[in-house]
Amino acid sequence: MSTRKKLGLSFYDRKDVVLIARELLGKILNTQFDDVHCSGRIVETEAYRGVRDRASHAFGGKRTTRSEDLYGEPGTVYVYICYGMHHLFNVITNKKNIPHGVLIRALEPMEGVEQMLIRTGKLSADFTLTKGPGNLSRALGMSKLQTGGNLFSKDIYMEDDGLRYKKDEIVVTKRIGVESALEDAELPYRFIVKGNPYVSGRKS
DNA sequence: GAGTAGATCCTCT
DNA sequence: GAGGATCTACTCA
Repeated sequence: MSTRKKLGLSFYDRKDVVLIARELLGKILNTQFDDVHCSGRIVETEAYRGVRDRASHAFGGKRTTRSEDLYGEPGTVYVYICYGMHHLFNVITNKKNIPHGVLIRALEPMEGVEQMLIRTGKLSADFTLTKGPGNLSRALGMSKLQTGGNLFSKDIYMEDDGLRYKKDEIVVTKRIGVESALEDAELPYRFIVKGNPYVSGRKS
């Protein structure tokens, strides 16, 4: 096993949210709820570029109860419920009051798979366990309770074990499920690890 | 395999 | 009162 190092404030406290989304590929997301440790390597992300991005909850500087955490300190955890049943997990970047965020869409399970199976009610581990933002959050135990927290706590944190994907191992596409964002739906803000079976939006 | 509808509830208008 | 950064199952072929 190679050395795993927690990502600190300086990783999130940068201006280019698109770059951060790209760099999050290969990082390890850890959660520790109920004394059970779960982790997985991130293989799919999307950048949401704040006030200039129609797909963002903060487009045009809109500030509401729900999106308030988007304006938080870098490293803040933003979880919200979509379609009434899915929790979506985001990481806040850039300075406070600049609502940039990265949606974590898929990861490859590493530790705590047993617990993920219990949480999702699945009988065996397959590629759907952490494929897609809804499934991922359920498997790791993310819920609205986590929103407003940060990635420097013992409950949720990111690690870097030194893995770097090469340029030709990363595919950039437009984002998923944001057709209502008009022209911004075409922006190339989605990053995926080429050929990884946990990446969402493809047949099994 | 591809396409579509239904589930389900919180937030904003 | 409408709609959403989704997922699954079911239909049809």
